[in-house]
Amino acid sequence: MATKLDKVKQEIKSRILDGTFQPNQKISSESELMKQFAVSRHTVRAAIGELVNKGWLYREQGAGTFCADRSMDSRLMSGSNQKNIAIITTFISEYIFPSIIRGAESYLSKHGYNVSLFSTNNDHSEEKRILEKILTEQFDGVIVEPTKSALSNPNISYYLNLERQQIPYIMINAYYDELEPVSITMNDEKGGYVQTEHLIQLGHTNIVGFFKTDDLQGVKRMKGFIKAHRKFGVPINPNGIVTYDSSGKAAKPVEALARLLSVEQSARPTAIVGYNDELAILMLDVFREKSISVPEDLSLVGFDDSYMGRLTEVKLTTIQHPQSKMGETAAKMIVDMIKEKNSQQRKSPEKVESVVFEPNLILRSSTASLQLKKHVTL
Amino acid sequence: MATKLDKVKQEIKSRILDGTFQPNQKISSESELMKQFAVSRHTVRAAIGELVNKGWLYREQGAGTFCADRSMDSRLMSGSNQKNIAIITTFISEYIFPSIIRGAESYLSKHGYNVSLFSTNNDHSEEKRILEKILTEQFDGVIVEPTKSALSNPNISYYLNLERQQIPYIMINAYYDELEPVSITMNDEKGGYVQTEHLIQLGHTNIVGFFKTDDLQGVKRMKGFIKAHRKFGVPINPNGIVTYDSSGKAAKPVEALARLLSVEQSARPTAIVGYNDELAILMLDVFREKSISVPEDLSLVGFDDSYMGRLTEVKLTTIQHPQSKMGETAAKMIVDMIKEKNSQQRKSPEKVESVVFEPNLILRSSTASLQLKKHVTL
DNA sequence: TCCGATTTGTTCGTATGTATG
DNA sequence: GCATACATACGAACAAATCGG
Repeated sequence: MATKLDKVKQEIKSRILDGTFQPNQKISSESELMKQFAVSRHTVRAAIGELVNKGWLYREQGAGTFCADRSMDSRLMSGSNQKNIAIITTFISEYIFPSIIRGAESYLSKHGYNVSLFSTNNDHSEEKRILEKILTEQFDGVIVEPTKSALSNPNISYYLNLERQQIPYIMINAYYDELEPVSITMNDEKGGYVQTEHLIQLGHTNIVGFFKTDDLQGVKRMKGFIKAHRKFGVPINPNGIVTYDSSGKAAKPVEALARLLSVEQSARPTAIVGYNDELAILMLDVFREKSISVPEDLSLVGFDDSYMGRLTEVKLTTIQHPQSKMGETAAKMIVDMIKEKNSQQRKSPEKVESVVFEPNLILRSSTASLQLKKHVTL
Repeated sequence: MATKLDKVKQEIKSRILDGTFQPNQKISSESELMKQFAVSRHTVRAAIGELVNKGWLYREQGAGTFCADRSMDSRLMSGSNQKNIAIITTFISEYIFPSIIRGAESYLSKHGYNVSLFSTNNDHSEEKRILEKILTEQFDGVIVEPTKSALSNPNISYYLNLERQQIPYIMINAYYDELEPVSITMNDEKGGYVQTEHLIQLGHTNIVGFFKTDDLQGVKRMKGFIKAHRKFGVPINPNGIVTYDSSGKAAKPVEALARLLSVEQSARPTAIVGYNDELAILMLDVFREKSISVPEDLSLVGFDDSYMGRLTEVKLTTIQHPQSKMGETAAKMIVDMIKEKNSQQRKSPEKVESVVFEPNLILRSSTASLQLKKHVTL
């Protein structure tokens, strides 16, 4: 015999199927259904509960019970309820990446997601391999740090395919300009500006900037470097900007630096803007070799506030990078985007929007005013 | 907030996952569960109901509620040719862990595996949560660094359940002794011996060892510390061994050190064996504050060869840790174990066996002979 | 085969908390 | 602030199936 519960369930389902309850429309309240079917609230709730579980209805406390829109989510349902997020970064175990990843991992695992890690080693073909893998398997969202973001990217079509398959993704640190994706970045131009401004305000006029220009960060920081010079009316040296890319990461800037330092004392730069702390530390090694004191002989500003810059003998003045905060923000946003996608138009109050972190200068001991410097060397 | 219903549900699920409720075995009756959890029958029934819906249990009227056998269906139905490996470590973004993880990630992704990361933050309840997740979802293998490996572990049953479900796992850095698992470790006892031997050979006799004793590494390194003293006939100071655990990681050893240094010059230790580089660096800070020079006034040996010990002003003498090599080895082994399982008896030529890395002393500038010390202070 | 204890199945009632409009 | 609606939880009663004796 059919139980009351079954009857109530069946009847509600009928009303959904025959259109009495339209998608996203509020259905009768529990107390009304109690009257209509002459059953207890418990029975009504149990019936509704099962239909909610099966995806026919959804409830909102204080508002009511609503008919779900089952028009398209059938394929979404069919898949496993495993929640997987992929994180793609250029590197995973170096520099500031562990912190970024930790921030994301911590938030995601707290919210029931699995985190899968991939690193491109800053190589487009690796990026391609990983994107293919992600498209093949089932991921609910992707957090990606673009590989060589300043260069034209051969894998754009894979990202477009993510969109086509309705897999949300967000980019961190930089983004591929063509895609205009949701992103979480530093204000790198401002950062480069702040680095340079700090040195100019300390009296430096012969400043050399080193920038890695195969990613967007470097290009933007360079732009800020130039802007600060313009703003303060300080002319930029010929040879005042050194650019390099990932392949020449170690060698080229060091060589360029050696060249710059080999000229007569008066023509030497008195300050250096580094693309990031990693580069700045590389330079500290060169200075140590050449017995150049920082900051007495030369000021140096890094970028990213890496732990590395705090452990060296000369603590680096640098620009703060949110690191784990960035990871956490990215995690929060991708979860929001997944939720939003799954609730689809039911109510989409706030669209997830890109976040830009503003740079803060962290003053440590690698910079000093030019006056002080002259004082010391007298 | 966790509702009672959630708690009951979670606990029943735990009992399934840790093997308390075996497949097709009758679980406790509703009335029993009511007593155990001190909740109403309603709540128990609701909890069981949901687990039935999700396929964890099935009910038979008059007979009881039974644990479902999920061994076959989930794996076969989705056909998943996805290859997933879980890596569980205490931390993921700190110290030597990024390097270990990179080694594993690099190998696994090259061999077509997805890598999911989990960190326990050295907390048993987190470890439990993660193991339940891994048992619930489909992983082909697990690389795990045990949490508080020297303490009796409340989650042993989950590891046994991994074995029951034929999911290979290996332990790195340490292992739970009861399980006798395949593991990849340092020879920590030897390591502690080598640390101490080095100092004794430099002429030190008043050596203090600091060891974190809630994990196996610490206990074994301490054993090596003692053994070296015996071997060379050097008596161990009273107060010559300081133990601490993760909760008192920052405070306790620093306080103990301060006490040790507050006595008269002649009674002070001349050398310190540190549990790891992290601790050693903490101590360097103390020495800096107290204007104690390393190694002139005091020698210090670390362990693990962390990058941190290379960036400080005094480069640490330390014991090499394979780091990324360990990760790679772990990855290789788990892949082998999965292959072996899948080929099952077809030919099982070599069983995968535990690996122990032998310690090497890395000589840097934080240790010096006692003679030299006297020389300098004269 | 029947009995009685046990166990799950169905249903109703009630109370209190919390979110919404 | 108030009514409405859903969320959580406890208690009670009776029905139906199972199982050992």
